[in-house]
Amino acid sequence: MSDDTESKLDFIRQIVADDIAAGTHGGRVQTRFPPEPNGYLHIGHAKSICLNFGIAKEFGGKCNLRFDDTNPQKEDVEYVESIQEDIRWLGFDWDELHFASDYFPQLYEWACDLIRKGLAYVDSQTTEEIRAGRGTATVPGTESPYRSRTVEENLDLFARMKAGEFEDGAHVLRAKVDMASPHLIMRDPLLYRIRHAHHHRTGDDWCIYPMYDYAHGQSDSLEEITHSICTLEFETHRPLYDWFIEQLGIFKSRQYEFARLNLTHCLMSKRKLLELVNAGVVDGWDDPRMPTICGFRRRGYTASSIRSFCKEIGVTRFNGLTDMVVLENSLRHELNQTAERRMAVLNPLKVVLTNYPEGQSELLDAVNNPEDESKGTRQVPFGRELYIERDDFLEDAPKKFFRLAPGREVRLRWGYFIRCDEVIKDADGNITELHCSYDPETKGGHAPDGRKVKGTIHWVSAEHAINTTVRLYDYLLAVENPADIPEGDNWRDALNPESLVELQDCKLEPSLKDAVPGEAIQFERLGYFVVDSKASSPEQPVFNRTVTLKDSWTKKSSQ
RNA sequence: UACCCCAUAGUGUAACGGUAGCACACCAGGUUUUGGUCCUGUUAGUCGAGGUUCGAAUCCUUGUGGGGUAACCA
Repeated sequence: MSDDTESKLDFIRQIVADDIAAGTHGGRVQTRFPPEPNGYLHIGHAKSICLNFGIAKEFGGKCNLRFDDTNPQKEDVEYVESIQEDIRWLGFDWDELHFASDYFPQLYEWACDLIRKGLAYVDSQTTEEIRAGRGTATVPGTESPYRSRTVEENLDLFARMKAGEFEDGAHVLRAKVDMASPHLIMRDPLLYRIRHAHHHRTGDDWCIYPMYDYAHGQSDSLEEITHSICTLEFETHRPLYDWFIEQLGIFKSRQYEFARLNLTHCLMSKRKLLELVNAGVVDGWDDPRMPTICGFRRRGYTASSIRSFCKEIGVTRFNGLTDMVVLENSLRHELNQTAERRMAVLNPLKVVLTNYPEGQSELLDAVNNPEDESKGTRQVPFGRELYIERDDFLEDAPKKFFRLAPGREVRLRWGYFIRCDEVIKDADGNITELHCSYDPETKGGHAPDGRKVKGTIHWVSAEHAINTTVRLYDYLLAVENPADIPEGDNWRDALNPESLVELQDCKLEPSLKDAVPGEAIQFERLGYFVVDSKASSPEQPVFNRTVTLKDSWTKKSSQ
């Protein structure tokens, strides 16, 4: 984050910089992050958060958190709380905390002003009639028969809407703009609807609730937001955003739009994510496969890797698709420097060192992080019986296979060279264990005679191993581009059936008993793992695989 | 077939009328007690057609392609 000033300004930061240079708003910069509390924040929101809070930080401005809570039927305090937690976890804090619902009285007054100016009216058509009257993209709308009600009548009706005299849907308040406008949004947009619903903050104070378009811009204006940054789908709302500000004669906030984040293999619709949660397809909003902030957190992602990812992808108006590997790489890049190394065998194959004394064991020194000498070393127990990865042995190995095979020698990481002498099988021909011999002269992994081995494999002492569960996560979505999923009820067919593979009886080196949730650990040669915050107990940690290490061998061998 | 927006290597992004760069991916080497990391190198791009200009990725026109907008959601 220290090289912010060196990087090129994206188009929004350029606008901010230009405004400061021109003295607009006296050089003041005020942004806001405006989530609706109807779901958990996801990685797409992280992009917006980094943008809004980042701009405030970089330009000496301020950024508010404002909940756009104008739809009581979908919103909940659970979301209000999780959103705040996630923003803080990402490393940001707001200057002021607001709720659009705090502005309901002011918004109501302004609506009355619009009525008095002849710019708003109560429409008593049904939903269907209103929709039909809006026309289509190519056909102009038709004016509502209620459009010419008098100011007095409108004022009276609107007051009675507020007073609760009418059923849901009986009336709405609409702006009087232009039913023939080529901008659909300007064809007398709705300002208020009647909803006899309990609001998570205002309780039963209101039974009329403002629509997004009417609430959002005015909330910006009330907070004197200088740069109101939102995603591209609100672009067509900008004429209306400006219209309200103009007609009301209030502080002129300006709206700027950028392209939302699309990630390969990631569902980014709150509605669909909610469906996954409700259907029990995933283990809650924080399931490690979810693209939510809390999901990534539980998965083992760091806040700083998400921040650097957001910086790397930039901010434009181009609607693209970012490859998930960019996010993965930003995490690998960080964790390579910071994560301590440990050894863990996920698919164990027993190895007996026939020439190692029975009942004996010893401690071997292992480097904690080759990228960071200050992390020091630890001691790993070694004995006659070990586990190695099944993938690290091949009975009929090709020449370029550097690992263990009959008659071949391999290095045990931080240990000895071993040679495979005998393959033991059960009645069905399955390999049950290997009998190997170790070379006592090669302790630590060096041969005094200078002979080389190409391969180094990880291992865990059978006697000392932690026996536990490890969860391997993969993309939740089998298809690469979420936009390719057809709309409809069958979209869940696009899910990856192997997004979670749970392995039992994994063998971990004993020092791993001290691992705590949130601490990233590299299992050597396998990937980065983290203790699951929910499934673990002090006696038995359960690990989540955050991301694999890059692997050029499986790629090469599968060709 | 209305209105608005967008188009630069495979992907994402720079170049503000003056040498088309960067990152990731890919491919090929090197180092290596992680087939990781790191280092070196290679491949690869301005959507098409006109116009303005000494000079266009950049400005204009137009075509093509992609996206958004027609919820009493945000």
